[in-house]
Amino acid sequence: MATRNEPRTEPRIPLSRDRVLRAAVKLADESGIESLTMRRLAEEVGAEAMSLYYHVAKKEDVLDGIVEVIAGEINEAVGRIDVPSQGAAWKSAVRQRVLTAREVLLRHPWAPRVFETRADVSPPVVQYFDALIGLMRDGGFSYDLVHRALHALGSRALGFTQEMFDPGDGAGGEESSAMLEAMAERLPHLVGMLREIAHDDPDSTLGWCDDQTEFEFGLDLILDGLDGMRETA
Amino acid sequence: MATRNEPRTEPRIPLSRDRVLRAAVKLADESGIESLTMRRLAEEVGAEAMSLYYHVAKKEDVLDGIVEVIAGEINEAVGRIDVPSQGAAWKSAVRQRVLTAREVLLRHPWAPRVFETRADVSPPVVQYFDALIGLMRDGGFSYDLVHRALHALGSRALGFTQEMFDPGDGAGGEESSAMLEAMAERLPHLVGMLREIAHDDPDSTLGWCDDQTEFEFGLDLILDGLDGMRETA
DNA sequence: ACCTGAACACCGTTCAAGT
DNA sequence: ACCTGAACACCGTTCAAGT
Repeated sequence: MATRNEPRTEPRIPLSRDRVLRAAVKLADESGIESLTMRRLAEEVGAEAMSLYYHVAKKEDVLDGIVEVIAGEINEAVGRIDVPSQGAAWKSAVRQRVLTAREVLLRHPWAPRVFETRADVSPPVVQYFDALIGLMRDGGFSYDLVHRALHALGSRALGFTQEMFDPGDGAGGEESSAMLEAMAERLPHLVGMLREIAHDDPDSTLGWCDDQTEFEFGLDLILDGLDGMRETA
Repeated sequence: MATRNEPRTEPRIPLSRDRVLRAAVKLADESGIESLTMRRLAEEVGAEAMSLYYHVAKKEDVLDGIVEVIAGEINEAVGRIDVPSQGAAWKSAVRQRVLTAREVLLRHPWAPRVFETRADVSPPVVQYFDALIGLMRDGGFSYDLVHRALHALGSRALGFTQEMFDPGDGAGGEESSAMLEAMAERLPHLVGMLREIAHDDPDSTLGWCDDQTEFEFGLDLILDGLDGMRETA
């Protein structure tokens, strides 16, 4: 039925909250979260900025919405996991879920930042945590310990950490080793550490952090600690 | 020398980067970080918005700057600590520093968010971490383990965590226990946990989280885990 | 050297009006 | 019911001009 030679934008599908949110995710994925403005979003969806307001209340609503979309994606991925969780198995069950959530978030690098700025937890996130609590209960955790565990995990439960150091930028290449020596007096311990790490992994030129390895280390540290506290009746 | 009855704003002190940054911190403390705009900041300091650009490059520069101011405040507080850190004492030494950093941050609730959005680590923050690394070395940590430890601690090393749940809002009072029952089917584990926690601490009406207690729990969990990994030669 | 007025490009959002 | 044009208040920032 489609006529063949019109301007061929796609003004076919009518706008909807869902379509707006999906476009917002796409825009953030492709151009970064800072380029997600109501005007650019409208453009992306083939409408005027003001049309968006018929489907979302305000920009904050869009941000709430894209968090829900991503959390939904996580729940879908995590829902495919079917492993035992009774007793000692709780740990690997939780670990696998967290790492799966992480995989999803790695596809949306802007998402953690947006997650953190939401005032209220959205339903799919709540859903995710409910399941996580269930696994810990299977492992013999008291509700009180589960509660503490969730705080201890923090955002790690959802598969991300906020790194304080991200030496990706200033630490690239030859100049940095010279810089290192210059800092050695004021920052002996830090320089000592960097020197050794650079030595251990020479071809990474101070791209010193394998995020995945570090993430798993921190996660296991916490999970192991918690494991020692549960009631192994 | 001051004449007595002029409009008495304070156009005395000339502008400076330092004065701009201090005003920015004051503004954020009093009105929240979202009200820190170049125009409001200029007003605060008794000048026009455009005058600021003589002392700072751009708004990002202001944000970098206020992070440095806060980190400086932390370093000052932490610098007054003088406790042993050799061997097993490393843990309490680190713990005390982290909790001291946290005290400072609690006076600037907007600061964690700004810390997290900085691309590069500022000198005072680097300084803070250098000292922390030193303490862990005193405890017998290899550089490699120190490195992992810093990742495991993440922002906790600076005294804050990003909470995923902040039930301060929606969870206030009578309505919430009704809401709880309504959710019981879809979210059995979460509701179970909340029920018990509300029961344990009835007068907090679901203000279920003593942030300080939870922070210390998570911190100790990590520190204890790390303690078991150091070389106790 | 330090500060400013006018102006620009770009936001989010309202509102009355179109179909 | 759904979309839009014009307009408003407010951003960050540039630039030429003032002292």
